[in-house]
Amino acid sequence: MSATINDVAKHAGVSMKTVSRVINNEPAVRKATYDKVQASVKALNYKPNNSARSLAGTRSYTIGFIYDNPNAYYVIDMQNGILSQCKENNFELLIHPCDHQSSNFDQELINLIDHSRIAGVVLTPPFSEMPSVSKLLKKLKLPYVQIISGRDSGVGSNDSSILVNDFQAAYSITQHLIELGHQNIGFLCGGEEHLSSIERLEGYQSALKDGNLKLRKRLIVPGEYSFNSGVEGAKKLLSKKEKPTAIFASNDEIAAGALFAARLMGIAIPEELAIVGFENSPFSRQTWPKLTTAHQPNDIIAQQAANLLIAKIQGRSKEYIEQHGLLKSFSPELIIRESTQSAV
Amino acid sequence: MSATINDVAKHAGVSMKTVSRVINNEPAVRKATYDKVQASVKALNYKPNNSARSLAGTRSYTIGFIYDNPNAYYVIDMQNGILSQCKENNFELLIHPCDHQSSNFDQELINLIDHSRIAGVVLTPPFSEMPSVSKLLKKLKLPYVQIISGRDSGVGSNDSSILVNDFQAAYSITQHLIELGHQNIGFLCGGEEHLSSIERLEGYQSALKDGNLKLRKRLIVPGEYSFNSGVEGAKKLLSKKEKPTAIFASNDEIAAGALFAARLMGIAIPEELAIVGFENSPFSRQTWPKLTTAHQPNDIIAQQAANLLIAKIQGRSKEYIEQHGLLKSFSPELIIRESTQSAV
DNA sequence: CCTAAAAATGACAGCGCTGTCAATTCGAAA
DNA sequence: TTTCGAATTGACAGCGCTGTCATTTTTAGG
Repeated sequence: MSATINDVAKHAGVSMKTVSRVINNEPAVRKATYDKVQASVKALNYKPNNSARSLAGTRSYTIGFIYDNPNAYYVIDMQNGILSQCKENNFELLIHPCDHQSSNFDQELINLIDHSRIAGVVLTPPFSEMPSVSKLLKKLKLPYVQIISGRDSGVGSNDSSILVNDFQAAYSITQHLIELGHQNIGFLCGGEEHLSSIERLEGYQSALKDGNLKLRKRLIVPGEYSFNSGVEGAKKLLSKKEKPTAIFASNDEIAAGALFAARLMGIAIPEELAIVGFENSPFSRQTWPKLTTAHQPNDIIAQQAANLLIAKIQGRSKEYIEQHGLLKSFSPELIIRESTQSAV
Repeated sequence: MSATINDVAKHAGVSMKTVSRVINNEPAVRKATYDKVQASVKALNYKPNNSARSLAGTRSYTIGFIYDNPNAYYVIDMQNGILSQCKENNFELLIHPCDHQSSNFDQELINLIDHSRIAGVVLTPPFSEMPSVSKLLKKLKLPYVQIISGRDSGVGSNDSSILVNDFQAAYSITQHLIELGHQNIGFLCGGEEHLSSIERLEGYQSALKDGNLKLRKRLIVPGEYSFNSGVEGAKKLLSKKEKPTAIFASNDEIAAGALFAARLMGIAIPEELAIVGFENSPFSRQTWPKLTTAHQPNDIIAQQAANLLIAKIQGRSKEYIEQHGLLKSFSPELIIRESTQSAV
């Protein structure tokens, strides 16, 4: 059986409470004492018992991750990122997949918090884009961090948000296409209900404008984040008299669909048509040719979210933000592959 | 704040201990008392505090899910399945992704069990296929359930295993191809280190034999569970003088790769070549045409695994198995889509 | 109706930790 | 050196539950 706080106390020759202070990083512990205790902790391979901490203390040491996302790769990346920081900080993770359209979602959330004694939650889209959710959490006074699409100084830029700069990344992608000489760039939209989709479209438009290219409405095709939407959208674009020479798909699945449609129509990629995706999901590597895309560092984003949340729980979010400058957003990074440049 | 066991006891007019007996399904509680307590539990929306239970009792109410699988969809399905049964039984789930090739995996597992006071674990491949892991768990006397590829009476058919009958499903798929009139069926293997891949190959071979078709070694191409492997393997098969008229890919990713290779070579699917996959992962629906495949009911499998594990933890696995006849295996079900039959 | 054994219920300690508050030690000014 | 407030440390209760064991109630048999 593993060591308890009493074992450590005995080993270090101090009281239980002092050990408690050390492992919780409370002030008012002399450096010498601190070191002595840390040594004993290490010597005994001590790890605090989460159950006991939650039971005794006012706050628990478990954070919740609430999600409803069909993209399994995204979810796994987020989980792993959060988990790594939980381990670092002796927190535990409670995963909570749920249905964002459920009518009694509020009650579900309340029950979760109440029964699981969760110390805080990480929210991803669509929950992070639902004002009702953050309102509820504020009312319940539960610390939370939301991952949300936005620009540095945009809406949602506060101490609860981790911003992902879809705008900027979409701008870069579009710029990449422009630099390759494309003047006629089609855009396949994701669902309008996703902030990310809107931001990506705006990035595209902004880059065109800055590149002095005409913004053609007919090159923008509404759709959703799916393979089939990509197939249909690309067909629409490619059957026009004035075909685009490049297609910017709002995510990799759409791009994979577009790629497929192009193949079917006998259009050579990338020679006759360049295609880019977004996300750098496994889909982008399982097409042929592989897709140029924007890499969203989900694991890093998740780690940041977890760290910020834990800091908030421990009441040191201000210091944390000052130290880490969290308010700047993440910009997915351009990854150039064969779908825009022929391998030479 | 939510109700405690004392609140329920007061409400029901019994002692705390009696409530404890009821929520733990212990014997020696009169029916009338039981009902009374249950009514109070419901009335107060009571849910036992997991921390307190773990702390007070000899066993915790948390089960671990240990995995190392690149297929995010598989992992998510498993998680959700396990989670649903955990909720049902007031257990919690601790997810533990880790590296099966890590040299100190044993120590990691020991630490996990020791520090997290886990009550039992669910293992998936590759851990379920590693004898060292089950040996360690047995030594530690930790209840576990492993999900593993196997046939009804095969190796591993015991009260710790949930069998997935890859053999049977592969047999059915092959039979489907034979019924369509194919006589020359190529097979693209997954990695040899996966039991599932071996079983699928044997199912294919067995079906050919029973269908009185010749078993041609050259139609079997070694490979691994990846898109690129599918592309390469299919190219190899399709460049032979005597091309197969159908390809059985060991999983959907390989099949997607094969599909792509066929397209590139100008081979019409399904008219000139039928392709089948395995798993019914999202990949099988994001190709064009969509893939015929075998649906592995991972969520159900996971639920069964969780139920069996919980039964084992509670010392009622024998009764549970008798009642549910768990020793029979799961057979993935054939799903026929456009890659083997042209939509009429 | 009584008795003894079985069945049902309850009292209470204690799991490992944190919060509260009291006790001790320290350091700087007098 | 002495003194006093500040810094540091410790004693102890109690979080919500389960395990143990004692007590009460029920049941069956005479």
